[in-house]
Amino acid sequence: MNYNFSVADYRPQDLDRKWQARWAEARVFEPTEDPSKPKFYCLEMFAYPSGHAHVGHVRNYIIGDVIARTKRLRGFNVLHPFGWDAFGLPAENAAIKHGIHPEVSTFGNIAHMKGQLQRLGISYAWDREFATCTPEYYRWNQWLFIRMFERGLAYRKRSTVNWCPVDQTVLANEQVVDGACWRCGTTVETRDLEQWFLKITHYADELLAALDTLTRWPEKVLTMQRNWIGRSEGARVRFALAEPIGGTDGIEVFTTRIDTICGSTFVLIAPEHPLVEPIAAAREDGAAFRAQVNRFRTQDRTARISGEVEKEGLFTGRFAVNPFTGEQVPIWVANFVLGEYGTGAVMAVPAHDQRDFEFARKYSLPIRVVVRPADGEAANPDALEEAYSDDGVLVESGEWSGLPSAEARARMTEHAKAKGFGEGTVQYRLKDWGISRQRYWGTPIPMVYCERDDIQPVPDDQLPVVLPKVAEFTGRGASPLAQVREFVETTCPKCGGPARRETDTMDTFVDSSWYFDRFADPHNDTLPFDPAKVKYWLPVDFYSGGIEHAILHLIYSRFFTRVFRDLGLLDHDEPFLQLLTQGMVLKDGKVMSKSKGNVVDPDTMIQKYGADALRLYVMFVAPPENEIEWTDAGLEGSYRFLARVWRFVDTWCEAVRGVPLPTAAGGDALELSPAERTLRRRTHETIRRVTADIEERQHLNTAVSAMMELVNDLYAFAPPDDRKAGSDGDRVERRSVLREAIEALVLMLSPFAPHTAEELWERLGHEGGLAAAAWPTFDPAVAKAETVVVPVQVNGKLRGRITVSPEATEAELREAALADPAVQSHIAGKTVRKVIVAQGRLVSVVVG
RNA sequence: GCGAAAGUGGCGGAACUGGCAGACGCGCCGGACUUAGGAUCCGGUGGCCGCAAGGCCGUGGGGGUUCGACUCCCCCCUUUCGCACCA
Repeated sequence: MNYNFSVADYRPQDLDRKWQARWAEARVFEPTEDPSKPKFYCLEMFAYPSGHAHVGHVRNYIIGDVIARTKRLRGFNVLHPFGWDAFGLPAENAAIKHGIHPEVSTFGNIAHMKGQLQRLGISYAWDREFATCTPEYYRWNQWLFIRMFERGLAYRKRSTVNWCPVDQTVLANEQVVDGACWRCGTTVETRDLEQWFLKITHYADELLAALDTLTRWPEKVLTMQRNWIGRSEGARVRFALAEPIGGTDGIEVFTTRIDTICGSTFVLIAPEHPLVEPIAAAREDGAAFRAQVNRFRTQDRTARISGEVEKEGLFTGRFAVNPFTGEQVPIWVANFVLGEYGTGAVMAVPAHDQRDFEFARKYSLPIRVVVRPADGEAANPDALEEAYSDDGVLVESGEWSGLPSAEARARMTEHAKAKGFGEGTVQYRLKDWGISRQRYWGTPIPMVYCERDDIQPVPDDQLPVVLPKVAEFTGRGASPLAQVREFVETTCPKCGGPARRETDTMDTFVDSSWYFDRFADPHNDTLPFDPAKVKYWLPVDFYSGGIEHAILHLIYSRFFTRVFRDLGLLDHDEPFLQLLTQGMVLKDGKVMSKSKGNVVDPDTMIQKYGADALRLYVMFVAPPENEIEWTDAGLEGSYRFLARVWRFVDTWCEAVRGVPLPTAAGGDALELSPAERTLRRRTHETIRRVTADIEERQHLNTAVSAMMELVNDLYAFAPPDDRKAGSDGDRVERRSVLREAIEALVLMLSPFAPHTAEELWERLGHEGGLAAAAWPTFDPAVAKAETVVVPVQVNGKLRGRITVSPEATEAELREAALADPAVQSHIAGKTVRKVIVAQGRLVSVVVG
């Protein structure tokens, strides 16, 4: 593309280089704690160093940078750091495939991506940069893990876990999406393994309740977290066994509908239920029974993905006693009962639960109606087409009959408690977080197994447990660390005898659950962070990142914040005050990805148009939350706008340099022409709009629009061609209002287009760069219009406009409106029934 | 099925607590400047009727509240996202 300008060339690439070098040299983005200034912590989710950042990734960093740069000019002490979420599977998989050690590829990728961000001019405090894969960082994962272990918040148990056969590792529940691995999409299998868990459920109630305090989070994310935690109030009820099974004499069930218990005609247990094995053992056909139950266990995860699984069950031959009716009810194993939720057993009430209803119909089990609609008759069980699962009034329930459901629940729960066979309880869907991973490229779990002393944590003074170099990555067999003899073989910290190290590593989400605290004090080698520094900087004021972290990262971080709080290291509850989830950048209607070949590389765009045009385009095209479709034409439009600003300011900067501002002392002595007053008004209106759009709503697109409008006004006010042709621009009033407008524009543009703005600011005669500048001040008195145009409606249709003073009274507006010729022609010969005046906004005349 | 968000020109999107629908930009059309320009500057650009002035229609569909509805209420349709046998 060949651009040539009449006045001066806009060469953004030169500006990028010049100003990036100056910023780095002057270290202008490196804050220190300063109690005299309000602080602002602006953070974008740190990056996994995958190799190359495309414009989709980069969009988020630009959003954060606009906020950070604005806040600096607004007088805040801004912390805007960046780092690398550097452990993880892709690097290890690359090692298996290409033989490059994860450490080598990771640091190579970091170097490249850091360069990309620097070329975009993102104002990061690079002094605070760190990568989570360094012992200086991950030793604090280990330290924290041991603190949690000491408090019972980290524990080991054998459990059925999600296993990804491709990644060869365990996945947390949060990492299973539609029954498949969140990373590679492979269908997840189950395995029974000894695993380390973090007790996030300890904070379930608090994590749920505190969502109400997160008023600056998107509703969507709050809803997702609420559903994920999944609190339900109900009761545990014990059904005695008709005859004991292997020393057990009862089954506990969880129900939210104890009011329907008299209609419970059978009990269902999960295939994983502990009673399954003793029942099988006592059966003559035990092997066949086990085989069938096993089929249930393996079937569900895979089959559920596609939709409904046929409900299936197997009668155990055993019976339990319904504690409310005293009746014996059969016990079945059912494929749809979840072992890991509640007690793994449910009381089935076919008349009032759709699943139980289908099951009862299939196996011809009795159906008993015990709730009728509040205003209707009890249904005939034989005629039922589906379960009636709403609340109603109890029937056929002995002494409870006639009670409304809600009251029945309370009183029947009390009864169960009084009789000792049940109690009210709260159940969560949230489960403890399994963090063991059978992989290499992660934080070693700092535990030692001793034959004599069982499980022992590594003493603090022996931390970090350093990840040993592994020479070969085969991708086969057990954890790679298990092959490293000198790592595995150790001594017991308690007895000194031979012991074995834990060879699993931690889920990488541990790394990202507290990195934002570490940024407050990134080089601390005696604690994860200095509590005083965290107290100054935290919580994060503005946090932005992808919606894909709505549950995983954002719930783990809220959990870890509470753990640190309870360790006395910090004193806030919530890590992120405001959350913005930015939309993705699409190309050709699809998410950018290397495999689809539709990646837009920021460096290519920067080479062509400069960093500022790219930044401005991505901010202007849509609000940050929206998805956007990448178009080169849109980028060119932003380039044109910057060139237009450049041309204008470059033309007039000499004429306005050093001219007293209209706001300066004595400035009110200036006698402004109407056009000059209008420009001032437009300038201040723009300041108001841009400031509010950025700070209050983060509508960065309309902030840019407002500036474009001001530039259009400026071209009309002082066409650059005038100056070229020798026109004066000499009148001091004219130059004064021009200077005010230009400087405000350059300052407001600087968060979006910092390189261009810095250069123009310098050409306007300012020293010390934008770091020494302040955001322009909005003056409501100046912004006030001298006259306003008020629309007039007749019977709801726009019929005329009147020009009046903004202070015009209701009576004046009414009079002017009725006198307007255009309005007159529509009300002539009719009776004016009503005139509504919205002061300064509109007059509405009703005739009939 | 449950939950959340959203439907506005050819396109991306504006419209604060109900008050001039379509700001701003892209694209397109025209003009100026030019040897020329895909550069730049200026103007036009929702649909229909009209030479024009002007009129009528118009924010997914249908109803309602109101002097006035993109905005509020009810019903429906569509799209996107999340959860999905949680007892």
